[in-house]
Amino acid sequence: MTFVPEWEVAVSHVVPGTARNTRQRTEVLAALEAAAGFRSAQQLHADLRAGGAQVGLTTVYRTLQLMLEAGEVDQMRLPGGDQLYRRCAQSRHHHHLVCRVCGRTVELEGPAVEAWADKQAALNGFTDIDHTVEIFGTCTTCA
Amino acid sequence: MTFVPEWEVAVSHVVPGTARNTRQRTEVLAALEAAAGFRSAQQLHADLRAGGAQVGLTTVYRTLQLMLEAGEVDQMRLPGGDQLYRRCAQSRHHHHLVCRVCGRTVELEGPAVEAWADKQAALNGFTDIDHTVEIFGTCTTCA
DNA sequence: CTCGCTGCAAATGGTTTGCACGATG
DNA sequence: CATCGTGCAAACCATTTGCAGCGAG
Repeated sequence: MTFVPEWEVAVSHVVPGTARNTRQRTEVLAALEAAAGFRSAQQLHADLRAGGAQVGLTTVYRTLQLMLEAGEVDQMRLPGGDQLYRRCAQSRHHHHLVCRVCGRTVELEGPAVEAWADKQAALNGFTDIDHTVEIFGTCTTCA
Repeated sequence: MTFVPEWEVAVSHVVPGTARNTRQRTEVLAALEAAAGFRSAQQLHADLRAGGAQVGLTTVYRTLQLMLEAGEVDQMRLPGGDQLYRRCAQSRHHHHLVCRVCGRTVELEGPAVEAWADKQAALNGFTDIDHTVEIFGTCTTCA
């Protein structure tokens, strides 16, 4: 039985055609796994080139988008607006504590926070609730 | 005693020269006060033009930036990345419940959430903590 | 072989900046 | 009047898209 990454399976659910296992996709995935935290498409592209991998910036963007839709990576935005991606250990809903210098990330769970958010929304009659909770700081090694 | 908006006072602390009371700044401020919730620079510009006000887009951007630095407006980002501004009633730290359709906003306070965030950061040795907590939903009138 | 994937180059679109003119205090 | 503010046009820059060639299945 051939190995097929979860996210490619997921993609195949969306599109009729089958997702293909290309060298580029494998490399992008590897770069993500190697990263200790969130990285931008541009950073990943730089990482890849630095590591000798031959992948176009466009492909990095497209692959990340694909993996995001497949639920295989988490996405977040820096206060500055750049979007970052990360391969997370947990697939269920969680939040992050991110080092603003190196991007190193700690995954967090906060049931109390989720509850608080839902309650506030309900109190005000809002529906289809969604929320974002991100914590930024400087990690010990970067301090 | 002449009326001087808080934010102009604040600006004068930063820059040697005095902030000037121009028609454009007054109009941008008015447009912000008139809004029920968060608006983007482009939206405010459209609002102004629709209301017959003569203000350049560039000026709207610059004024919002200035007011932001002076702490007179709050800023947030839509999941899509657009940045929004709002004149908030509270000047102290707080969060928002925003209607994703019309932008209508409810200001929230959540001491427990702040405490949770700080604690998580401390537990992991992170310093210079900052956090974002935003809740999105659809308000009653937009549902 | 077919159709998706890749990558270059060009387009996008919100935001910022350079510069000369206009207005404030 | 010395400066700051304004607005147009051009610059920016991360991200997206068009298109022709490549390669997986």
